[in-house]
Amino acid sequence: MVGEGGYEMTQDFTRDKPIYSQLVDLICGDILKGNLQPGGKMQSVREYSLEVGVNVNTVQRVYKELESMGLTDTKRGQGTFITTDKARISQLREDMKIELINQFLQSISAFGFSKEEIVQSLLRKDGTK
Amino acid sequence: MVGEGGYEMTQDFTRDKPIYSQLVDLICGDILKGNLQPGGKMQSVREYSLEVGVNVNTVQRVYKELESMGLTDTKRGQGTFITTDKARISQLREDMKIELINQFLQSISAFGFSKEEIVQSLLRKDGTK
DNA sequence: ATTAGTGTAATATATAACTAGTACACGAAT
DNA sequence: ATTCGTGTACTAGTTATATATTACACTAAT
Repeated sequence: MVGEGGYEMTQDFTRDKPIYSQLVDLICGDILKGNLQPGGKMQSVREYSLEVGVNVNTVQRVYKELESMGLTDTKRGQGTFITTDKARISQLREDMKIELINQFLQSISAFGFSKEEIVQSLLRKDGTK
Repeated sequence: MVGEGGYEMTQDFTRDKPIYSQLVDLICGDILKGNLQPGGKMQSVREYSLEVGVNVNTVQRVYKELESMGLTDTKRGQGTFITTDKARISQLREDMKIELINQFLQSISAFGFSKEEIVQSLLRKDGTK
């Protein structure tokens, strides 16, 4: 039985992508937006698992992935900390930007849209909702 | 043992999304780009499974999905045909466009980019490679 | 030394996606 | 009626994701 007396989903997850992957993105975003400061201490795996409503093992996988990306330093017995390497964070920002744009361009051409048409629609949308 | 004497992957698939879903997108793109004409006959599930190198069951799921989207008409014993409803195709195009743009805008804000910065980079990229 | 708070590891279970193989059902041509 | 090319259905098995639970290991504070 899954979910029998289990967690509540405090976070919204997409069903078409692994949760651990979505959490990695979420945290990357928080680092890039400055919500998580360099050198700052992250929540413990247990705390965070409660907050987002997933299993500890899943959070563990997220933290492991973040460390392998060079975004965090994990110190056993102390906790997990955001890297103080600001160059790494700048690089992450550029990498994300390039990846976002490339994937978008690929989708555009895959569905037969022109870049001009899309940019036009893109600019009409206001982000003020 | 999987793949032991099995298929060859003739198509490139992403690992972070179900294959059937990628195939649906691929075919939607071909419809929108006119590679698949309204009323035209699609490959049989067996033909197509060989061409893209996946199992017949997976193709069956793709075709079922396309039919539930109103993009194809399946006639048992005869085959699967692209819908002749051009309004449906126009609608698909608009839906895809809106979905693409919304998801992109969401990603942009999730990682802390401004729309202006992204559009600028977007326009610098030439699609001529 | 003990304790509390960390990260880490291991085993078992559940579910979805995909593959593999086989069999059945329908329609058209012969 | 038979055959061929269709779509469809079913059972079984593998892999990846996620959960559940328990146990272990390191660090700091007491």
